Amino acid sequence: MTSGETRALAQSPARTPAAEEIAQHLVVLIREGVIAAGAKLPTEQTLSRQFGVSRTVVREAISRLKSDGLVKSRQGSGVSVVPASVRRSFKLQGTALDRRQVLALLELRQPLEMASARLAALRHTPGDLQEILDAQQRMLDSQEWSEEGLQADLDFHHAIAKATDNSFYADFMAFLGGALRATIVAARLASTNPNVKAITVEEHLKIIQAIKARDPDAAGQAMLLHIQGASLRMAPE
Amino acid sequence: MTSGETRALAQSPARTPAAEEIAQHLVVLIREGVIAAGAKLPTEQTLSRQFGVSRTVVREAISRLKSDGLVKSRQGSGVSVVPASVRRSFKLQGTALDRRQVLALLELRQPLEMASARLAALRHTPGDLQEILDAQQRMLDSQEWSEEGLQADLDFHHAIAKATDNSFYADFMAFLGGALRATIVAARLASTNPNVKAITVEEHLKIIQAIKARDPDAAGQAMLLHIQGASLRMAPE
DNA sequence: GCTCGAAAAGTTGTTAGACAAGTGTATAAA
DNA sequence: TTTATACACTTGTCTAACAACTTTTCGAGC
Repeated sequence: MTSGETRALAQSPARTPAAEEIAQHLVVLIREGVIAAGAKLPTEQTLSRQFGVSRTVVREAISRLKSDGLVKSRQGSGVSVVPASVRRSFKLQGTALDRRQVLALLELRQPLEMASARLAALRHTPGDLQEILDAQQRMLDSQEWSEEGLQADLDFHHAIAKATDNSFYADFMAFLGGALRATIVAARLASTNPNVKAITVEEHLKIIQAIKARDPDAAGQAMLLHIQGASLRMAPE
Repeated sequence: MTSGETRALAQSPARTPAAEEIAQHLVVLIREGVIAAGAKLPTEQTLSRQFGVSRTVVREAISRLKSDGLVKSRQGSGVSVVPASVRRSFKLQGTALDRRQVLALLELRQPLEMASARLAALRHTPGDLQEILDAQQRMLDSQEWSEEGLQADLDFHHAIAKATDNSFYADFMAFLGGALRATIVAARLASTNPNVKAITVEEHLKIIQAIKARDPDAAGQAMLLHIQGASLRMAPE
């Protein structure tokens, strides 16, 4: 035939449904701290009056927040903001990761992180190295179990991915996003060793040294041990 | 006696709301491929009858999937599954990739495809193997660089990823497959080598044999050669 | 027969009201 | 004071309807 005459992607101005708009509005209120962690949201009826929409729409908006793990509802009680410290990772499949899934994700990360470390060892610039060292330092300065420590851990891996000079590695890390965070949190929670931070820092140090020495084999090996260590700490059995 | 207290950590067995249950069910259907990417979900009315709940509940469940970027709804049209390739990755969807970017993508694929082949060799079931063989056969039957051939090629790698028994590999392959497709389509027009299909088929065959023999090292090596070969063919310079 | 356009059917978006189920609080009885 | 009960409140779910939009169908006109 004479080509499918594909429809223009111009499209309508994407009039956003009310539920989505309200969900985003609520997300802002929560992130800005207007509604504190642990505090209760206004009742659905109040919100519906406040936003000038039906309760159904409000419920759909709240349903999204629940899906993202931002709030938790209890029948008869209300909807409360879940503290950031226990906030389930969002994105990537929408369902919470159980232990087996975390292990599966680590299995995916292993070859990726190894290749990432190898390429970083070969291609890193002084600036890249500095970024890696910064993350390591922030991890050293952080409290055990703290949010800052977790973030520093994530930044460490992200900095290495950026040092590959291949933006897709960094992008893919971002794609994993919250799921990656979940694996680290899970690994720490499941660990019987009280010194997780110290062990992690030490493993990171070996990776840094190998990268600094521009030794791809050593960097890959050090990263392998790091990832495997996380898996083992995760599945003590 | 014994103090009323009974703050009862026992609690109710966390009776999950219907919306959440249905949302998870739908997520499974989508991830398992029962509802293919791009395909439309049954109508809300159908789903409500199918699950035995009201349309309200179904809408709340779908609302969650939308929030996770798993599906997209258009008023009057329906709800469709958004392809994994464009899921939350605005980077890769719109812009056509130049040759250097394609090579960067292949560099990311290499370690993951190798690991994928290794795991597939270790864990594949007869059904998995059949799926891989099917893709290979479809590639054999296809015209040089036809749409069917391209699809069969992508399916081949996807089938191997599925055989890893780790859904993250399958998801990732779908993610990259979509990103590479457009560029391959464009690149094949400029291709001067008339035997690309034959070469590809042969490389695939070696991978199949290694997987069939449950030899992870050979499978990884064969995949490595395949990816490297693709890189060379892609950049004849 | 073919094209074009309008009606019709189908689907999601939104509203309203109602009842069920669970929670928290105030009140009354012991 | 303590305990038990009733009541108000909140989320969970259902039903019915209409609005907004899309796709299909079908007939008029050429």
